[in-house]
Amino acid sequence: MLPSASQGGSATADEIRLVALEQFASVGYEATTMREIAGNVGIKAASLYNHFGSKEAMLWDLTLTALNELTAGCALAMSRLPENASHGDRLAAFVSSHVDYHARNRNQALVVNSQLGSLSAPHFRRAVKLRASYEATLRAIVEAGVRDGDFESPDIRVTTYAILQMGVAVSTWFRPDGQLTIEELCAIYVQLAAKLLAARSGPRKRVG
Amino acid sequence: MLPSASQGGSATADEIRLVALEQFASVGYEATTMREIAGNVGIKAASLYNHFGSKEAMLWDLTLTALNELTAGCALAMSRLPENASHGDRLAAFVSSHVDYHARNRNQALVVNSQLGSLSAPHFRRAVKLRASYEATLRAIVEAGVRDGDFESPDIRVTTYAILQMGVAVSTWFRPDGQLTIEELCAIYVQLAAKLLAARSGPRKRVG
DNA sequence: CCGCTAGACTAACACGCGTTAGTTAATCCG
DNA sequence: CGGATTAACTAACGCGTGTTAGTCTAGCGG
Repeated sequence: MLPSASQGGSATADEIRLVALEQFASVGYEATTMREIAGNVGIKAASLYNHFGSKEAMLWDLTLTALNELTAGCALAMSRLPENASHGDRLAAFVSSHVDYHARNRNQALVVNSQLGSLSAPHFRRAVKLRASYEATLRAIVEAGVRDGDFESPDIRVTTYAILQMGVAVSTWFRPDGQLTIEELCAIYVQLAAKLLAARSGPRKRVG
Repeated sequence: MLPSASQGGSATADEIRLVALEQFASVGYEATTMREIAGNVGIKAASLYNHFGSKEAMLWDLTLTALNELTAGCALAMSRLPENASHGDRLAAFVSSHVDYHARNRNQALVVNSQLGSLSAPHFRRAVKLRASYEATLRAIVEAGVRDGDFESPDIRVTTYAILQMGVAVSTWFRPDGQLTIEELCAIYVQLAAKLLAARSGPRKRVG
């Protein structure tokens, strides 16, 4: 066995993950101390090293989990679409899963969106790659829709960023005990994305 | 004279501001050290205290400047509108100034949007208030447009956040040597915002 | 029932942090 | 030209950081 593996599956390890995620999301990775995390878990700082090799290993563990869950949710939503789904259907499925994730996993999302810079260089690169491939999924949907005339956009790349980013922002202001349910929220963003990409003539019917 | 005032107007102070802004924006406030800032300016860490009372005072100086410039740009754009400007015109003016600012002042924008939490509690509150009043400007425009039927939106608050946030994101990816000029960028976002708020029937003509 | 392991603990290390004190050289004003 | 001010410097302080070493104890498998 190596002197200190990177992660553990125990209940304590999960508790550490939970606490660390909360701290990293609320005050940032650099401003969080190992002693703080340990204190909120109910153990001493040195004991954290029974579960994670280093502070950075915690961040990497959380980051990877978050990105995996985000992309898995997206993949699931896409896989549920029928074969003959329209471009609008695909867009709606993506946006809905995107917003749903950012409303349900606010801390995860906040960490992925503003703490990546504290990762080691190799981990940072891997994280950026994962996020880029997720973003490419949406871009492909937008491109296909524009190509077929169902969507219209002044600039595909910018519009893709806009849709992604307005969903990401949900993690900064949404509160589960607020006025909107997650379902309502998703529906709103689906409408907004559809309007953003609306073609003057409305979506065509399928030709095939 | 008090032992150490909060800020200075010398050329060195401006150089410090420039360097600190760059560091805070790229690696974050907590991850930036006084010795790093001083090194990039070409002086020693202790000399920074001839110009700023503390590290936090630097962040506050930068934050206040950024928020003031943002709101000033917005106010200028609104003041240039003719008396009888339409809701669409007002929206376009706001969005254009918003995007213009976030493209031209990327580092300022990044600091305001992710380093506020490192301010002292009173400074944090003031910053949040300033940002909220800026955001209220857009919300008022959207509300008025919806009330008069020029705009349509599934949720005014959410749509306001969406427009703000897609502009804010410009500061994270825009590069001045990229494919788009700032003018093109503003035009794109004006179109996107207009589509987001488009009413089914198109904007009414003024009644008065 | 015994030995091994997992996981907690205490103690401490080396280092880097923001900041202060005191000094010195240049520059500005009367 | 001289006194005062500005702004740089060196040196250092106290503290908190991530991390390691070594120890102890509870619980589980053979």
